[in-house]
Amino acid sequence: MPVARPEPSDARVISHVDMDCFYVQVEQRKQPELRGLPTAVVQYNSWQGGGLIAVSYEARKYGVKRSMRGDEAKKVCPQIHLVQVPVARGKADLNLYRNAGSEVVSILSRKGRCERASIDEVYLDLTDAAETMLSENPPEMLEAVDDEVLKSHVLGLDEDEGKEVENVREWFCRSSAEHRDKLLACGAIIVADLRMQVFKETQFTCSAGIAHNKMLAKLASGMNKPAQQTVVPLSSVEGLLASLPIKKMKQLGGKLGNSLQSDLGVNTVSDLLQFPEEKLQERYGINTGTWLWNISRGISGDEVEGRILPKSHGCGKNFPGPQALRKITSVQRWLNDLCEELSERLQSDLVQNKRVAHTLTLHARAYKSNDSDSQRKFPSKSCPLRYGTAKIQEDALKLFNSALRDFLGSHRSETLGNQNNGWGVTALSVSASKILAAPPGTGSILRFFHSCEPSSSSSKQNFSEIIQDSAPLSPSGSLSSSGLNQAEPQKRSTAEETQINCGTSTLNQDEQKRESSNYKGRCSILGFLKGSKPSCSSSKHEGAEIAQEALPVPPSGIDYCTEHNPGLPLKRSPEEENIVSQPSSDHSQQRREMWTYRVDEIDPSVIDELPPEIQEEVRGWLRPLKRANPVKRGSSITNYYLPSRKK
DNA sequence: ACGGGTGTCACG
DNA sequence: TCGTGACAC
Repeated sequence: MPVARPEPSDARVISHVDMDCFYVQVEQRKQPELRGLPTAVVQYNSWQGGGLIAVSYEARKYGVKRSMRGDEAKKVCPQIHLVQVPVARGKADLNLYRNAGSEVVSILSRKGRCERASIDEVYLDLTDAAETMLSENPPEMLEAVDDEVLKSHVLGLDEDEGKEVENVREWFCRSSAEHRDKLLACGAIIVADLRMQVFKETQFTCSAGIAHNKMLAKLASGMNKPAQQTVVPLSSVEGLLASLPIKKMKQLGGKLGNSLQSDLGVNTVSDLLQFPEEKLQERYGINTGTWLWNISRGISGDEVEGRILPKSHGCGKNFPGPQALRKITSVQRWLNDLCEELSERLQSDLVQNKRVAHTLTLHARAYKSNDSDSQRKFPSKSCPLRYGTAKIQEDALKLFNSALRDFLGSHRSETLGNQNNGWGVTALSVSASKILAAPPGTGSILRFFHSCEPSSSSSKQNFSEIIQDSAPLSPSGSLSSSGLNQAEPQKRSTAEETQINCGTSTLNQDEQKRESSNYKGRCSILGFLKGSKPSCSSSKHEGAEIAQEALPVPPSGIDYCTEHNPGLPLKRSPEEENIVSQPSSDHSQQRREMWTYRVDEIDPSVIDELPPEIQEEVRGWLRPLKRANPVKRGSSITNYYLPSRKK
């Protein structure tokens, strides 16, 4: 549910930038022959031509709509070019578009705080840049304002035919304007420039809204597409909202909007305006009620979060109808593919952004054909995330099995494992969340691990299989994952890239909590690495685990992993593992704690045994941590916009 | 038992 | 905390 946030008293300049039919543009850049032609991007074209996920403006003229099937689109527009989303491991692979989105963000984030709202949308807080421009180089002093600026739409201006550009020019330059309007004018100049930079550097066009808050900016960005921008002066807000159907507003496109319509008879924002705040609160709760009351007045205090990297990564696939997965082995195969993709994405996040994810979650949809209760939701499950493809696969499968038991109930437990018992999985997904900045040194430590990890499976096999992969039986006793799909963890070396990219990422301007600032003197890197690297993990199946827990921890708290990494010390502790089969959440809570390590428990004497370049970094952890990661919030604008000389 | 795959947020 | 539901593109 939406929540009301107080609106800052000083006027802000907020922009929402929205790429025009983004996936299509990405494909057209790759295949320039398609430029200007009716084009759509489809995924999976075997069933009814696939589903459209983006439609070019040329194709829209023919009535082609998103969420048509490819076949339907061909019917209304026979010349349409349908481009397929790349497929990898049997599923749609969106990396091409994600990366293109990153290109755009790296440009748009140059002038102020930037929030990546989706793969193709960002919010910008340009308040500081606009204030600076206004004080140092106000538009009224500009002899020439760029064309792109003059093409702006300014809501509330008399849209007199022919005189529009002159009106806009006057609006931008008039010195009698209120401060708020001048700020918006500066914002619009900055945004026009950013959009031109995006076009020059990526060949992508976008549309934008410029207003005093996110809600209005978002509303405006969609008003004149493609490749145009719209400004919302305060004086136009009332008129803009008055006739607006509530379902057009963000957050009101779904059930809440429906309820407003059918329960309160509210169809436009002005209808909503009639309701006293208390009435709205009575019906929708205090938060949502106030939020509704506010947005009907154009009030929205949401801040632009300085975040250009995603908070989570997920991979999923649907298995509709007849494709439903009915055997645990096919679930496992798909899970392995999904986890492999997820692992790759985590690996690049680590390399490019130096971030680590801490939670793995499995979601699925399933039906039970026999049962009366066949509607029951398939529960999500999560556990600590251990790096390495094989680990993720193994954990995901355990999560799935655990969830499947819950889903099916405790009856008939001995048959649940293998063959179809009347259940079918219609969707599977794995995701990684709780992503934090990696502790310093992760890069070179990982490189060290890579350098001593055998690339051939032979030596690793005997080690990891014997030591760690005698899998526990699930409580039902029917499934063992041991020996199945033991893929090579860490297929590629990331060492060099890690080193090269450290600190150089252009996308790394996020406010990122560094772990050490959260964990305060704790260090989870050892746990992180231990979980990641089979060759250095201690035994973790339940039998051995119990045995190990009974062992006293060596005084130094350090264990040596001599097999492949002579001299590398790792602290041993009861292994975090199998929390999915832990009956009590208290128990898993305790175990989670085991995953982090107190820095002061590291025996300083072992540092000498580390490789030299790592020694230094580990010593760094042991020093009293001062402010580990000064948070940079809202970059200071050093270069405000200078209009390109153009007449 | 489908627009599909991803992502964010608020709630209990 | 985790798991769910809603919403959006």
